[in-house]
Amino acid sequence: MSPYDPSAFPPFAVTVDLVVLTVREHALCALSVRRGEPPYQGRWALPGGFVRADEDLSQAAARELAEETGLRAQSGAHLEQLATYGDPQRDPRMRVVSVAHLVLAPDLPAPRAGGDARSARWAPVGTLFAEGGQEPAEAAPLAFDHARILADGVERARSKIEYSSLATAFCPPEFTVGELRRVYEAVWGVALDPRNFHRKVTGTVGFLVPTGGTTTRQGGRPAQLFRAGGATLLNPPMLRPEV
Amino acid sequence: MSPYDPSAFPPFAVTVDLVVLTVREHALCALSVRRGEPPYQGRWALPGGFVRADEDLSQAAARELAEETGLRAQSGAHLEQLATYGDPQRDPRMRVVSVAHLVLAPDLPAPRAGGDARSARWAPVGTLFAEGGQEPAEAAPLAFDHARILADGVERARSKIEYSSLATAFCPPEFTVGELRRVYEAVWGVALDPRNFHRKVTGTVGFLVPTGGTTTRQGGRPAQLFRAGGATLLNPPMLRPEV
DNA sequence: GCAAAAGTGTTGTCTTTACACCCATGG
DNA sequence: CCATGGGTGTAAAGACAACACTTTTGC
Repeated sequence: MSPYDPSAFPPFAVTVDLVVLTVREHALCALSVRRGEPPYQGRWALPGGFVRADEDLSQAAARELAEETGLRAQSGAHLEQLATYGDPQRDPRMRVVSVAHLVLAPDLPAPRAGGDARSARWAPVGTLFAEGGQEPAEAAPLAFDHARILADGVERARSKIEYSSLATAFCPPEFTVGELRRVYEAVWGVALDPRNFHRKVTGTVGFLVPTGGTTTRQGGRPAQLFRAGGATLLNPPMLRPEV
Repeated sequence: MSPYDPSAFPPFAVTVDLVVLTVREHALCALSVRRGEPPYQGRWALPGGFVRADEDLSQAAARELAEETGLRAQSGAHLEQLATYGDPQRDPRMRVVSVAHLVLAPDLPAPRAGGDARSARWAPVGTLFAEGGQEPAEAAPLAFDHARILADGVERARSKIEYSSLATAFCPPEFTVGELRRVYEAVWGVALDPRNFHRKVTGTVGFLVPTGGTTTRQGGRPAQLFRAGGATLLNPPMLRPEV
């Protein structure tokens, strides 16, 4: 490391940005907030904010998550660091390095941003990547480099549910095998065989723990309820069908 | 995002740290440099340095890599972002956020640090985690939180060679199947069956391309030479034996 | 010839897939 | 009764592990 000479190195602002994903109505959705001030005023962006002087990065991410959604890292949601973005031109105001975090959460009541529900929404990830749109700013590209960050977060989620039990983070505390399967189908954008899926997830030790209860909230024959087991790594992994 | 108010947020120093891994003499080794000034003066640390005003993070990592080792990101080496470390107490001088990068490189001539070979060395990763040692500072823990960063980098390398073709980044431009197998054995710390390994890597399309040449540099029957193929993801993945 | 490393063949076992079939509920 | 989703059985195809065996070099 070079000698310490603060004057030789300009200060950076450090922020956290959040890719908050959930599954609603059989679609993978991301949380976006409307920007209230320039630059990119009125455009949609990922939630985020500055890291405070006494905070670790993960603390800052958890704080921003609570502020923007009311979601606590408890309640089954999963928070992990995603990647860091530091292009010198990524923010026109000054040099900002953003440490992006990924949150996987169960479907929530309507999000709020500072209490203002109109300035926060869940949007299917496909629409957030779409270029043009009817209403101005509704389908405009995300602010800053947030489309890239979102794409990286979605890709991380897609690959991580293959070999870890994180898909359960998208589910409520108790869920059925069918509900878990619909999570995989929404995140991967594929159809899975319900019979083989059932055998596989119930046969992987530590993935699912039966609670004893059943539900018919999906219709049809009553389904067993499960909660997430202790295992974090799936062996063998869930296999994403060929493209 | 909160309103822009620089005075409310203290400046951060942003650095890049490098986990540079290679395989030498059948062991996974990491590059470490001796610190010339406090804090942790005389202790071993990961190479790294401050990000400059006009640099992207990956540019800063490539520059530091070239300065510390003479290695260019060409020449088959692989560079990727690893993770970012921002504990408020990680550097006693000031608030430093470090964006760690992972480099996988073929075995090199002796590294240099500013031309001084005594202050840079390859060390088997096991010895860098060892707590005590004969010579003071030789086996002392790494400076700052670098032991943690190194552990994360090693774990990333171990898992990534399972499902990607990155193990070839540890090899010279032309290599034999046996040499590639010894990379896997060193990184994973296991013994692999040479017969099954050969069948598997040569049967995975896009992983290896025969160059037509052969070599006997490992002794025994001449072995075909290969170079890395275009595939980056291995399907099916290489399987790490059970522990 | 002998040691060493490269490479091929074979066999039993496990995993995955595709799909036939039955089960239990709501309406 | 029927539609809907839940769940089990089974057989063909494929992947993997273990290991016998042959090939081609250096010494």
